[in-house]
Amino acid sequence: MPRAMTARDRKELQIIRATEKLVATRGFYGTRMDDIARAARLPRPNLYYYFPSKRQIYRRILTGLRADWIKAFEQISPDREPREAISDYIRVKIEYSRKHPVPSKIFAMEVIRGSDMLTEEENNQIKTLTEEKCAVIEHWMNEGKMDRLDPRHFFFLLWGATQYYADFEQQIKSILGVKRLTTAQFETGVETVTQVVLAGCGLDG
Amino acid sequence: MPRAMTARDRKELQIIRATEKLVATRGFYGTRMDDIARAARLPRPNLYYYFPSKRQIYRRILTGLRADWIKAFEQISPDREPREAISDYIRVKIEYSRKHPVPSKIFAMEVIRGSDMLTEEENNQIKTLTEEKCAVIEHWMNEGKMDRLDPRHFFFLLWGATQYYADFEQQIKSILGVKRLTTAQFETGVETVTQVVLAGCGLDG
DNA sequence: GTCTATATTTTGATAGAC
DNA sequence: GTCTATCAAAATATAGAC
Repeated sequence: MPRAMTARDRKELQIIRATEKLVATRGFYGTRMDDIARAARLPRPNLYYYFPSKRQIYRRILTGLRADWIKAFEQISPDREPREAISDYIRVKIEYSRKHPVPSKIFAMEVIRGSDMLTEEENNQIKTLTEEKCAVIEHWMNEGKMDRLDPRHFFFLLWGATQYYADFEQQIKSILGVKRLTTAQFETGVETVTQVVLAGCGLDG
Repeated sequence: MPRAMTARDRKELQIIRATEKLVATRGFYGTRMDDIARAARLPRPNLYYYFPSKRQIYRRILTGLRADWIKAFEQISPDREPREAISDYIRVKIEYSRKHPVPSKIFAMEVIRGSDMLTEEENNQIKTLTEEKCAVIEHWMNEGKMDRLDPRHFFFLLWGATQYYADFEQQIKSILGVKRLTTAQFETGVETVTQVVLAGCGLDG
């Protein structure tokens, strides 16, 4: 039950937002406390009143992300039809890429670098949850509802294809020749990924 | 025509290799010249004899990568059958992820951050080449050889799915519960992606 | 070509007045 | 809660002897 936002909460959020944008483009080590202070319109020492260190600001960003990643996974539920569940999962994931490209990029860089800022426990939770969802995919395959394939690698494909729209946004914009991605372009992304994936595991028609 | 490797070339390569590994895990700003010197087993000031700055070392790494990315694209050739061409492209891309995870990660982080270390020209070349290959896909679709879909977004899906094996290697290892990915695991990746993509655009059977 | 010593700048963090 | 002044450590890069 979240209580009302105190003044402190607002200031912390202000710092978090400023840090996110900087870290997404310059990386953790490339972001200076001075840059954060300027972006958050606060004097540098003030940051230390709200956070004990730069690392702690960064940690707060990372923990926020996992919640959304886990939330999207709810779509893969055993009581649903695979066609609808997987379509919705693709849509939710690309939708998240559209709405929250910045945290997505930070999380991606963190994984690429080797997740040394995430605890063993946090990494394990992702593993456990994935195993649970792999069992759902296997359940659907056993019922003959979809083609047989390796569920873990199937998820790697889904994650790679959907997160691409946030993480490699720059590449997409460059190739589509635009400064900003429109809703229509995200929609084409959703449609293309959905079409290929559904037909790809025998869920079309 | 590359001439024989001089002593200087060898030293420069030694520095490049050391820098690659460090940058892949700590990022450009997180890598210190001192770290590079130690990893390359050279005194720090010696680095400056071979390279004018840290940035220049990094630039050299980036330019090397593009060559391989472009090379893989040769698979998508209009005189081939789409089934073979796309299968081979997937295989070559994942194979590259297996053999060169380090440069792949560096390139990925660079794109995520917004490619500010790559020149306008370098980014444009990728765009032009992609347009050329999109025309090949369209050619196959017009001949009724494969299902209709947006070729650009189709490539985004392929890139996301194949590069995942290099860039998000850590995530894959964590979920598969292994310290190192085996050849067999990469093979399962190739098979899963190939199966889904081929069936996904009407190229199976 | 190599490396010791060091200049210069920047950075994360703190002390302590208001 | 806020912010001026500042410390101590670390970093890039260079000078110049060998």
